[in-house]
Amino acid sequence: MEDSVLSQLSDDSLLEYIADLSQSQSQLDAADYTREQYFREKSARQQQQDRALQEENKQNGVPQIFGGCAVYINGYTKPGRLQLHETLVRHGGKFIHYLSSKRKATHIVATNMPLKKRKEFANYKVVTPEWIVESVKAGKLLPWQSFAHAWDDKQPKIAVTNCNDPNFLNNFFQNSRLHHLSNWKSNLRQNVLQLNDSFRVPKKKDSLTVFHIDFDCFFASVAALDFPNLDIDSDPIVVCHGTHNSDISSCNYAARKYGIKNGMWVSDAKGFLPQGVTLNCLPYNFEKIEAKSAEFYSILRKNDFIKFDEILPISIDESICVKISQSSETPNLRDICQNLRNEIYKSTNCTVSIGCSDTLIMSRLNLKRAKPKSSFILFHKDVDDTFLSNVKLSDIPGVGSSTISKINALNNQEPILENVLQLKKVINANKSFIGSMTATVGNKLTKKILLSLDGKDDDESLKMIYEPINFFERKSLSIDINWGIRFNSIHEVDAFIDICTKYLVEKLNELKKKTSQINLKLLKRAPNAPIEPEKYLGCGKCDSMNRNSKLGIPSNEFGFLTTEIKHNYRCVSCPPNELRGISIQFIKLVDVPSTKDDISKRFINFETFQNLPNDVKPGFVNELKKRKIQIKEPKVNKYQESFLNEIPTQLRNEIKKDLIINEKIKNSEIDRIYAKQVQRQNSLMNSKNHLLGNSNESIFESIKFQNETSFKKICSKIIAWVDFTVKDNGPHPKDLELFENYLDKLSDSNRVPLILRISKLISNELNLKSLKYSNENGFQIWEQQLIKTIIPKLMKNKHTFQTVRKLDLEFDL
DNA sequence: GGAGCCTGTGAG
DNA sequence: CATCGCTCACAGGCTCC
Ligand SMILES: Nc1ccn([C@H]2C[C@H](O)[C@@H](COP(=O)(O)OP(=O)(O)OP(=O)(O)O)O2)c(=O)n1
Ligand SMILES: [Mg+2]
Ligand SMILES: [Mg+2]
Repeated sequence: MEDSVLSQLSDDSLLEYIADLSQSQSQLDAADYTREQYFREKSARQQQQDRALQEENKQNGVPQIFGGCAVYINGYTKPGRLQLHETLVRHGGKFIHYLSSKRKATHIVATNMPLKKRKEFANYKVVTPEWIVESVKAGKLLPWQSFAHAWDDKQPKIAVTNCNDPNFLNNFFQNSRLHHLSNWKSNLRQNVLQLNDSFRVPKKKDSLTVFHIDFDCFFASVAALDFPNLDIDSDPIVVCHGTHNSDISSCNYAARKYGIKNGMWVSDAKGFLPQGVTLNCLPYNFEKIEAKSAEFYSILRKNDFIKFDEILPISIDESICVKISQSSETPNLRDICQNLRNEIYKSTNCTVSIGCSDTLIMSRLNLKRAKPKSSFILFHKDVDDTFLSNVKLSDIPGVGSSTISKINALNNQEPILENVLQLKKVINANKSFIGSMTATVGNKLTKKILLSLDGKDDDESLKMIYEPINFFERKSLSIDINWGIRFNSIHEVDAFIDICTKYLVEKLNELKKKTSQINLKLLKRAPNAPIEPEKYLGCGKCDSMNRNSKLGIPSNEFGFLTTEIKHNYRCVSCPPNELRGISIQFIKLVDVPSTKDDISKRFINFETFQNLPNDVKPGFVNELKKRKIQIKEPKVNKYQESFLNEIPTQLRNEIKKDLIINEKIKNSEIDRIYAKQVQRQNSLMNSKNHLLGNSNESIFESIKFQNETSFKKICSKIIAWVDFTVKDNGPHPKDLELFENYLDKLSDSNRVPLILRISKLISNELNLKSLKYSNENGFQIWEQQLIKTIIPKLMKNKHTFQTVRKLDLEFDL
């Protein structure tokens, strides 16, 4: 192929071509080989090559995790077909070259699939390529469900409310207003960081005019556009999904007249209506909401009336716009507000209100005062008692229901404070009130409330204006699902954790960040709460439980993170059927150097490249260089690494920290099980015969004395032993003692890779059996044995182990 | 007296 | 039919040193 042709290939095709050429080079005389022959013989040759490659890898100890899997790869995939093919075969899988009869394939791998194909494959396990990639990384076969395709079909719009459905999360988020609100907000904030050069950040000495601009009953207004028979000014309108225990996202001012508020349940709202008045419940129109918001922000950026120095996004329907005052001019603020409001209405058919002032707090309070369909301007020095008497406690930002009830409690509930003027009077009349407020609602908030009585800002609020880049920078990343969570087994929970982690890791990569700390927060049904709460699929009354883990090294690896989170789940005692909510937080985000990250994803194996005919190499080198694809030596013994990586960090820390610290770690659940197990073992000690013979003829003893017993044989015995005892009461203590002796010997003789191999064996075996036996005593004992005894031996020799790994010493199989 | 963890609170 | 109860950040109390 001409070099000029090369440049027209996609990255995947190029790599595929190189790999194919490389393979053919190793087997055939390239000179006689035409392209036609290449394709004709490809299939048969590959079948044969597959078998050879697999056997070779098996001999080299590559774990055959895809044993029994017959995989067909459909269409173009990322990573490419050839790469997946090779990975699969190396790890024990069968690659189906042509799909003559679908029954032959156990799994179908695809990145994209047209609707027709999707229907055709409806009854097959259709997964994303990550299933292969991540399984290899994890060193074990991951459940295909975690990688099932979540096709975002609009067409047969079947509601997915079952949390085990691979589409559940997608579907939930598509319909969750709060998710959209959060998501839109984070996008707006990111835009600020990217387009910050359009800002002129004020200095502290500048005097400012602040415009707080916000749509009136935004979702309701947008929804009403689709219902021209309704009058947004006079008909009570709410936006919600359901008819009873459904949240009201937004209600118009005609509905607010009766006491209805955003966030209320529909059933409560209906209770407020007088006889004969009906509530108009409208569906969400998220697309239109987004479109209206885009027009809104675009007018703020460019209009004929004012050029803002900062446009600070507060939410999808709200922005704080800052203008640095020029001593030379005195703009007509009333006209500016009016013109902006008109312009936005012309463009969106929805009204905004504007609060304008020289401080943030006053512009916010003015906004509230202006609503709906109006603007209000008052500078902080002009605040008087009349104004304060129209401000409610809840209008002060940072003051919510909890704070209000605390303040009212301080005032012995009499009178219940209706407005801020009343609060001011109480404070003036009672010298100790500020002190007790500080004690109950906190120092900062008390100061903030006092400042707001004078229309002045606290420093924290001003950071948005003076340090916008810092203010808008993301400090954490998390996902919360507290609706629709109904699981029956830990495996279902695991699969869902996979889906959540995948969601987060995707975002993490977009942000080019890693996380160094993760937190798992669960909602568990409160003991007195009914199994099913009032709200359909809601979480009801719950107790929340947390588990935090600091990672030794910051990570963005799916396999590592999801393992850590699953481990965390096992550390808090919440049976799957009691689980009502899950949130996963990545806290302490750190930057990942972007160039290194990009390149590491794009490489071609050194061996593959070496195999190419010498005369074509230079052409490829140029092409690869141009595309920044590296030629890289594959990692040796990759599975050792991935196994180590997946030992939960908490465990690693535990091992590292030593015995004293061990006592402080509050993994009471594990310790409880462990204690129980020790007790049980003691009682077993003198009873039943154990499986591996008495100490004189144990398999472990025999290898110690006679080197002829092969490690392979021992492995198979161990598997049989685990297999036999996992479904029952667990291994006999005597056997365990022998086994531990053996491990210690291996450890002492620096044969750490063998311990690793055994750990892996057992871990794999437990994985296999987990579906059936995870609730059995034997299973749990084995799990504990692995965690508390075997892996620590491995870690004890971490140094040796790493050295061994570096030198790439062979296992003595 | 500060670093870091945990929990409560509020916002849209 | 129900229904789509998210996600971020700060403050303050606590423990540990
Ligand atoms: N508990 C809440 C609060 C808000 N929102 C959504 C719907 C709102 O329309 C939008 C904007 O929030 P606002 O606080 O600005 O409320 P509105 O725009 O509805 O009313 P207004 O701004 O006129 O008070 O966010 C929501 O879904 N649930
Ligand atoms: Mg609004
Ligand atoms: Mg708003």
